[in-house]
Amino acid sequence: MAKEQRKENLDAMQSSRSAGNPAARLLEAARDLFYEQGYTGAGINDIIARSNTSKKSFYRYFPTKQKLGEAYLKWQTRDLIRFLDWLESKAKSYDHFCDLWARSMIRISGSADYRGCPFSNAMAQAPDDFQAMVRDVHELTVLRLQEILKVYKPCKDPGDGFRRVAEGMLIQYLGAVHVWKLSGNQDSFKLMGRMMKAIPGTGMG
Amino acid sequence: MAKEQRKENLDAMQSSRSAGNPAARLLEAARDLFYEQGYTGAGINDIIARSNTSKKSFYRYFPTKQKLGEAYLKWQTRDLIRFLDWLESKAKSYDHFCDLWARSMIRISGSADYRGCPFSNAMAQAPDDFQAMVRDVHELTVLRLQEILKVYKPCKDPGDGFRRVAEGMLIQYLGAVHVWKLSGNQDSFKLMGRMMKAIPGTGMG
DNA sequence: TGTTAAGGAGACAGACCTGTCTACTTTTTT
DNA sequence: AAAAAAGTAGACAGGTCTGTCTCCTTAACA
Repeated sequence: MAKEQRKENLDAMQSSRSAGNPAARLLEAARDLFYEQGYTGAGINDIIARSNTSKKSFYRYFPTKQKLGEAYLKWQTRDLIRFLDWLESKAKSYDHFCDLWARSMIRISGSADYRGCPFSNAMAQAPDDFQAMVRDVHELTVLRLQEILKVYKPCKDPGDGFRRVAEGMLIQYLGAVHVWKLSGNQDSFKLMGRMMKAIPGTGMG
Repeated sequence: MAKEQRKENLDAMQSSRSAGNPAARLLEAARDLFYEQGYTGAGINDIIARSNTSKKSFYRYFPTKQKLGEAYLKWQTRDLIRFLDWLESKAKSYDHFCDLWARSMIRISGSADYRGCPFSNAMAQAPDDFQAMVRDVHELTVLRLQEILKVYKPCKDPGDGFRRVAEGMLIQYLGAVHVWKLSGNQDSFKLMGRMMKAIPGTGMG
């Protein structure tokens, strides 16, 4: 089988997540271990052991550990986009959107295996090359939030296409996750929701 | 010289920062390198090389790398307290306090060697044992901010001794630093200052 | 059914890191 | 001045990690 063919199969696995094949198992194990222990904390031997594969398979599908890390970030990005889509589909207003986000964070952070924002963690623990990817995800999220904000008429456009509001929301979100990590208390997310509603330019400021 | 005597000398060096002796030089090099490259990124060989000392001296004053890391965090904590004291001494009102904080962050983040909040970085990169120390610093900061907030009469006490406001301010701060890291743009600090003033319970909410 | 590719298990090299230990030089103290 | 402590320089052991390579088994396919 040619290399290109193998690559196509890998892409198919990634999107369908059918599991069973080594590449999908590796990616699944990597997602869990990278998120639990960080990029540097999870060794490829750990990932191989958890996925019940072998070094041979690992280096067949991923030329380096870093490539696996990039695949992990892409996976997380897909999850993030799904989450934003879901938020948009449910929210009836800007305030409702903030409440929904806060409540979601309370639910998510209640899970035993929640470790905070995977992109924040990657920024802190992963090699410099990842920072560009995380930057892209951040910009993508700002733009997506701006699109969503346009829908909510109660929120007057402050003139810059809601960019400042979107960035404010992400400041709130990232800070709240950080304080949650520090305090172990979900009140930071409740506070996040209330402060989001009060961002200057959303009808109150 | 007895071990206790040596220990006392080390403490004196740390507080006076007289430099010239190996312990002080080591701590200074560690502060720079830990902050620049993170706890795991900076090896003891790097620290020894930069401080022009030797392994012998290193392990005479610091039984392990971790102990040096703890000394580094203590140093940073002293700096943080000094910063809060300075803010309190200058601020004339809550709004002024927020403005001053935002302007300070813009100034600080303009420095070429600024790498973000040293405690956030330690949380992410350092061993678990450090997390308890960072948690303590966070709680200390919340309490200190509450004390400061009591001074500013324009800000009405919402009943919890301003704890919620203080936590909100730290959410803003940590989030703004994070977004600054992502965007490289100091606007996040300007936004931080404006959002801080709008925290519910500070006169607007 | 026989050939060929994929996969599993793991040894191994090379790099890096912490912490110990030796050899020699400088400073301090008596 | 002599002895003792402190300091520098660096080899070394023991551990970790990534990535390569070999040996063998299993599955796919002609």
